Amino acid sequence: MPELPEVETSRRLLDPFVVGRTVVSVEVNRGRVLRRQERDADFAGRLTGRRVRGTRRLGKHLMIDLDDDLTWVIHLGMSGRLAIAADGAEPPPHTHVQIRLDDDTEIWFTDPRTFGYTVAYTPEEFDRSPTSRLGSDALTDLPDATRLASLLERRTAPIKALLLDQSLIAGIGNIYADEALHGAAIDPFRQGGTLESGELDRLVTAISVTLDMALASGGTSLDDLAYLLPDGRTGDYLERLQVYGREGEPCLRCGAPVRRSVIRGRSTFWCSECQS
DNA sequence: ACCTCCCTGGCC
DNA sequence: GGCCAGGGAGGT
Repeated sequence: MPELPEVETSRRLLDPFVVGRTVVSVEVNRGRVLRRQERDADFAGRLTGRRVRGTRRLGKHLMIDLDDDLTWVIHLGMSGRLAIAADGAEPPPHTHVQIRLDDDTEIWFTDPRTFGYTVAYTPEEFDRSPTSRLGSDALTDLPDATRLASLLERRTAPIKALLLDQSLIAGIGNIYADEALHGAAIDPFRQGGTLESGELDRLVTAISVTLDMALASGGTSLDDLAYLLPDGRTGDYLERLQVYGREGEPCLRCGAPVRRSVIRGRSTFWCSECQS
């Protein structure tokens, strides 16, 4: 599932293909992916003829800045993928949007489970969009231990659930939340507001190290290969995962079997021996 | 601050 | 043939 490292990897690969280029055509095969678009706003019309000024990312939201202060946002959801079309190739199943640029590059947005979406915002629309309500970016603006302490103050929810709250810190998803908590040796069920300063230090460091390493690996392509880089390569962080998806296997730090629990409806993999 | 729901491929 | 995963918006 595309989390921050996967979205950032996709952004970096796409950036040189799109910056400075002008959109010449937009084909939408499935309207559901435009459900965030306000009524009467013409997604294809807003993109067509507009030049790409640059790309940005906040949390898991990819933002493409267009002429006339329009912001084209792409969220990959659970199973979304961006791809640069190879010459003459047919798009894979569930390709919902096809964008052609003025040098004939074609970008595909593919998403079997359709939790992802794309939308073109005016500045006013952007200001009331979900993208504008995100917390600080986990990669480029990760809170230090002091700031994290104030974010978690008096919070009674499990720390795992709070790490997934995109309005606190943006970009951490289910895989990297588990990996960071394991790296910091913190029990995922601990109430957020009870973390002590040494634990907060370890957590901030673990989030940072986990995301940096995942990014350096090009993200995590799970066995289902739902996530691939835009050029078709796999992200290789799977082989470095410490706990995610390893229920019953030995903890790589202490040897105890990795456990699976459910927190807020999400699978949580952790070691009850060394995360306590 | 919590629960429900959206959607589909893959697995039992 | 039925169930499950899972990000996050929206409702209560």
